[in-house]
Amino acid sequence: MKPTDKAGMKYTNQRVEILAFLREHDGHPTVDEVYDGVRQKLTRISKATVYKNLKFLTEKGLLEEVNVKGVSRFEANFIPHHHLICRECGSMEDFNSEQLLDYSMKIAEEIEGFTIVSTSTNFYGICKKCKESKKSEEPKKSGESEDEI
Amino acid sequence: MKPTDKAGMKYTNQRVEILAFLREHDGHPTVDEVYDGVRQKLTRISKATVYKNLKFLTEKGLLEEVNVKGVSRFEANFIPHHHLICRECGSMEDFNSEQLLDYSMKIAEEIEGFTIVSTSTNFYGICKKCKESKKSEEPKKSGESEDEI
DNA sequence: TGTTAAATAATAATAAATATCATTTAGTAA
DNA sequence: TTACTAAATGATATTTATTATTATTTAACA
Repeated sequence: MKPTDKAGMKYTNQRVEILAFLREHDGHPTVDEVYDGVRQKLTRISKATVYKNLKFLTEKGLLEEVNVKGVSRFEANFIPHHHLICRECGSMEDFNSEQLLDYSMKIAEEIEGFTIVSTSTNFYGICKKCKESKKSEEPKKSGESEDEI
Repeated sequence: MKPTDKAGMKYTNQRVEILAFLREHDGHPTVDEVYDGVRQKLTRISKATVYKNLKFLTEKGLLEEVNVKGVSRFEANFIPHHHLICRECGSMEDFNSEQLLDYSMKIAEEIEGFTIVSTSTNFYGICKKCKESKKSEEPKKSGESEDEI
């Protein structure tokens, strides 16, 4: 964080705890999860404070906001990485591939007009947990054909 | 769309127009933009209908919901592609790279547990428009150093 | 063309996020 | 240290976004 940005910015317990919580929990917590987590330490924290700080810290570039299936999630991991996103349950986990980052940035260099500073690839599919719980469900009938509107 | 899914599904004007609007507008419209757009043709359509159909069509797999800077946007483009996302204004445009898709899917094959069906890379940066409007603002002071919390 | 389940419009109800404001606090400088 | 001040907090009100309800309409199909 640059000193100029720091001017007029206070490091309150609330702010520090929220940031610490995010740095200790890389499971992309939602607002409520951050609220519940931080409340363990700061029992009297207001949810409005959590909202305001998540927004503030995101604007300051200390957090990243991601959204899966309509819910906002936050992360403090700024080491460029990718995401494995389950289409079924909406869970999301980090995935690293230096190769893919390099490859993407190489492609980014050729894009005109838009100045790219970072990239992230989302891998969509079905996670282990959902795959296993699907096995126990009724198997689909065969003989279905594709048919667009 | 599979015939089995089609059972008990009606092709109302509202639904058809919403889908048509999304297919004609690849700028990732928000709920309100879809509402305003469709209202040109169906002046009496209710916003609740727009909400319900966007949700319904997304669940049926005919639309994709994406979220930038906290706002939901929808697209009907199912040809795998990537996105250029402006950190400044939150705008988002499509970007195609067959190479990158191939490369990503090759990497996906090596991921254990998670079964990947598609990938999409987000390129974050600053768009042409924002870059130009920044020029007119005061330039930053020099001599800044990095300094973490 | 009659029947019926599904969808709609209008609106009420909920939930999510932001704004307000009196009070407290971190940062700074005397 | 102490005093000052802008920034942040907590509590709550307000706004905005989304979903639920329900009487009515409509698409699908026998």
